[in-house]
Amino acid sequence: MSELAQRLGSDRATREGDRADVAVSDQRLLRGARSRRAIVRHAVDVASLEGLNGLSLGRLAIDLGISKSGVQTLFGTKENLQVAVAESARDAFNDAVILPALAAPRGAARLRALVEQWIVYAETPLFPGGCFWAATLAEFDSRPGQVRDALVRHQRDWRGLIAAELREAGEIADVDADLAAFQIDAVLIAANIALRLGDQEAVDKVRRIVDGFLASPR
Amino acid sequence: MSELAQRLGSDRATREGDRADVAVSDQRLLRGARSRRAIVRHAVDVASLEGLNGLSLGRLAIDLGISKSGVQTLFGTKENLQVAVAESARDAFNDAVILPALAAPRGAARLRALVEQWIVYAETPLFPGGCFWAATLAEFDSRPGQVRDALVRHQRDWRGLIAAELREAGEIADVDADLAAFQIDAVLIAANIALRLGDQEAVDKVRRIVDGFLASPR
DNA sequence: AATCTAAACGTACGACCGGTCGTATGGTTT
DNA sequence: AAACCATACGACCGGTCGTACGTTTAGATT
Repeated sequence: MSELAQRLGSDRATREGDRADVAVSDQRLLRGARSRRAIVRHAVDVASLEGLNGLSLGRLAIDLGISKSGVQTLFGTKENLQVAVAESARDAFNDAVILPALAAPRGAARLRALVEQWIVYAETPLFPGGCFWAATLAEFDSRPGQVRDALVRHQRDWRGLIAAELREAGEIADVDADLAAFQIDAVLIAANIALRLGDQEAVDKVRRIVDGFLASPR
Repeated sequence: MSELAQRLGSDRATREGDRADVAVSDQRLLRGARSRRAIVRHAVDVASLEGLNGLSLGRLAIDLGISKSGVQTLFGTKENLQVAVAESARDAFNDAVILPALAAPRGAARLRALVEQWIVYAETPLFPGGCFWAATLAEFDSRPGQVRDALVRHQRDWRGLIAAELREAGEIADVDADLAAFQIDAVLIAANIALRLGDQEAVDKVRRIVDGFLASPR
């Protein structure tokens, strides 16, 4: 697996490949994949606002001008749809936040780039409801299942990436890097909520806190 | 207003007093207040697990062995119920976390006591779904209304309390105290989610991070 | 040409949603 | 005694939910 694939967490290609490898030339499967993608992309937006439980097959179908049973055909159950939504959000997050930051040299510079990209991601925002994970992880932390597993997997990868750059940034013990990554992630989630509530200072707070870690690692 | 009342945020007595002061001897109102309290107490537990939107009048009625329209009579709309639930959760939080910590001397000791009480609150937990605010604030951050206002009010009071004790603890600028309070609150929320996910180290992380603030305030 | 398969749709079902209405009960006020 | 009020109930409203089933269409396979 490439370094880039490792950084992006569970490999996207092999994940979608279960279907695509079998028949990349089957027009029916291609059409299905296209429809699935369209549905899931819209569902990510809705879920960032209403939560993954706030999704409903009927509303998605109406929004996209298709039939409710068509949506059901493509995903089977609501849980499958939720898992697909979580994976799509991960892909979008990776493309918008992580990939651009990989251009920066490893260590402090890349961590700063990650945070700056994250700020753009949360402030612009990529999803209308702000950070997808802030909205969904709290919703599913008491709800075991595939959906929660997918969300947790992404958070683990994200924190791991932060910790890796912290270690690269300076002489810092592994355990301290994990602690700092936990802390930075926590601040980002809190900043997202603050932004949703109209607190414009949240961005400044994030920068100052992250700078604190890079100036004097503890 | 007493110092204690100030610390507990919006005063409980004057809030409920709208009704109680008028006729504390009216058996009908007393009975209604009793019923309201029973419903809301149970609803807080449900909401900590399923969110404030996960509440339903029908399910609450079934759980408590009363009629659905009885619940409706007492609260009118679902939103009113949600607001009442948020206020009840605040009272329970104040009783379980803040009040006991007020026994400790102001400053570092009291902040440590607050955090220790918070750990008990999240670990035991007081609500079956863990920290009530972690579960609900993320749910309502994009949903303007009375419910969100009530949740935000509590968070503001809580952060203010942390900041006040930080200022008392040592020579720290006001702006830095606010920043540190933001950070500590963020870590507590993240720790609650980590606890829900089975990460037992979360408690240790909280202690080490808070100790960091008290050892060398930045 | 015949068979198979995936996508998409229409219909239908049982469950539950929040909310409204009329009514009965019992305490309060006049 | 009469009028009033808050609580509480049962029945019901229009809607939405997730899901199941059967059918049609179109591309792939044999």
